[in-house]
Amino acid sequence: MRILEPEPREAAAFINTNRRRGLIAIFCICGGTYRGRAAAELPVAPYLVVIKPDGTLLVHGSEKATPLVWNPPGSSNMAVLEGGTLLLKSLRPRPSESVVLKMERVLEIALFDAGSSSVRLRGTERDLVDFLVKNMEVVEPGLDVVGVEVPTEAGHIDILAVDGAGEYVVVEVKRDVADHEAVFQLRRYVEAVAKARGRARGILVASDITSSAFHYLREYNLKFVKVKPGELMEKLLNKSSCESSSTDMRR
Amino acid sequence: MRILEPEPREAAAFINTNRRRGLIAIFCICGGTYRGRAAAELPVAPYLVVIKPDGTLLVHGSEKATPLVWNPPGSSNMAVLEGGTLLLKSLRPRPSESVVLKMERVLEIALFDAGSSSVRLRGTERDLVDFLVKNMEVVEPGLDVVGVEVPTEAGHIDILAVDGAGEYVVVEVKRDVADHEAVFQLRRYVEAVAKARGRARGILVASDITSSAFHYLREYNLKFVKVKPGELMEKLLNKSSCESSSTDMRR
DNA sequence: GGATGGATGTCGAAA
DNA sequence: TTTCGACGTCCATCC
Repeated sequence: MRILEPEPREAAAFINTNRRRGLIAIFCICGGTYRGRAAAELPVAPYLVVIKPDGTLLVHGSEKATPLVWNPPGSSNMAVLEGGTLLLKSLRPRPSESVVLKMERVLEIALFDAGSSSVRLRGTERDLVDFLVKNMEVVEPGLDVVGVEVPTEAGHIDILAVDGAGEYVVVEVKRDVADHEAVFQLRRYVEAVAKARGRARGILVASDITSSAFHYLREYNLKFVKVKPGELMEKLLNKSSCESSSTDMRR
Repeated sequence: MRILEPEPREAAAFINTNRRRGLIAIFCICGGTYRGRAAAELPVAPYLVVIKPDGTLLVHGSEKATPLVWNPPGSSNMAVLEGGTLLLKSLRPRPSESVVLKMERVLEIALFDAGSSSVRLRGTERDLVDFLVKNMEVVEPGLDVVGVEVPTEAGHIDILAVDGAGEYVVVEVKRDVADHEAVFQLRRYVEAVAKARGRARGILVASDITSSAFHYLREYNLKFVKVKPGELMEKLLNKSSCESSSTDMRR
C-alpha cells in the first residue's frame, strides 16, 4: 500500500492509521530537531524516514549505517498538521526525548506489513566460552572448570577454573582483538577472586591482542592464549542444529 | 524513480545501475545469510532493504532500531541473477564479511537521490569538558587546568589540573550515569599520572553514579562531583552559534 | 591502517 | 527498574 506525492492531510491520516500496523517508509524532504539528553538540528534535505510498529523511528541520509536522528522502540510517533504543513512527532518516554520532523515535501509513503522475525547469531563470545569450557586444554592443560559467568564484586568472570596445584585461574575471553581494557578487566577479576577465595592467576583468551594490552599483560603477570575464531566458526556451522552431546570429554 | 513488482532481471539492472547514485529502498520478501566474524541466517520474511551510495546495506524487520543484518559503508553491493532468482550480494572487504539476500519477491524498488548531510550534536561529553574547563569551580575551587585530553600510557585524561597545593588532579567526565568502569578508568589515569609526574588524586564528574561505582570510588579514595547535564544543555542551546569569547575567566 | 574511547549507542540478561 | 557487559557494535580522532 502506498501513496505518491500525498497531500499533508492525506499523509497524516495514513501515518496515524497505520503506524502500529506495519513498517512505514517515507521518502521526503524535511528538516527536523532532536531534543533530549543531547540536541541536534537536521538540515532540510532528502531523507528516508522509517516508522516501525514497535515505535522505532529512523531518519536515514545517504551515508553511514547509523541513522542521523532516531528514537528507539517504545516511542510514540504521531503525525500532526500545523498550518498546513505535516509534522511528524516522536516522543520517547524515558529518558524523555523527542524527534520532530517538518515535512517540506513528501514524495512517497509506503506501508509494508513486515512480519517480526529475528536472527540467531552464531560465533559470539558466548559460543566461544561454551566451546572452551568443553575444550579447556585449548586454554591450558590440566584445568578444571569451576563455573561460567561467575559473579564477583568486580563483575562476571567468563570462566573460573582451578589448576592442578589448586590455584584459581580466571579466564577472560574476547572474540576478537583484546585491548588494554580487557587486560584491566581481567586484572580486576583476578584481584576479586584472590580476595574472596584465595590465590589466583589470570589468562586472557582472544584472537589477537593490541601491543599496549600485551604490555600491561606482562606487567600484571597475566597469560595470553591466542585462539583462531575461524576454526570455531567452522565447527559451529558444521554441527548446525545438533544439540550438545552429554557424552563428552571432561578434561 | 521507482518500479513496482519488477521482474528479477529488471530489478537487478535497476540496482546495479543506481547503487552508487542514490539511496535505494527495496520492499521485498527474502531470505538471507550473513557470514564473517560471526554468522547468521535470515528467515524468509518481508523486509525493508536499503542500499546507500556509500556501500551501506541495511536489512530492517518490523522491530528494533538495529538492522537484522547489515554491511557498513565501504561495502560492495551487487545484484546478480542465479537461475532466474535475484540475489543481492554485499561484500565488506576488511574484515571480510558477506551478506547474501535471496529475493523471493520484490514488491517495490525505489531510488531516492538523498543529498549527503550531517548533524551537529550538542551536549556531548566533549561539550561538557569544554564547559568544565571554563568553569573549573564547578569541579572544585582552586584548580588550574594543565591540559585537556592529555595522553598517558593508560589512555587519554579528560582534564588534568593542579590544585592549590601543587597536587595533580585527574578529572574524568561522563555525560550520564557513571558505572564502575568509569571509576576503574579514573583509577588507572591517577596511577599513571602519579607514576609519571608525581602525587595525584582523581575526581569523577558525572550526572549520576551507580552504587557499585560509588563503592569503588570510596575504596580508591576518589571524589565524585555531580553535575546537571540539563543546565549545560540550556546554555549550549541558548548561545547557539556564538564563538568562544577569548576574554574569559582564567580562575 | 592500528589504537583508543565516546555514543541520544542498542540490546539482552540477571538481580 | 537498575545494573552490567557484549556487540558482526558504529564512529570520529589521532597517530
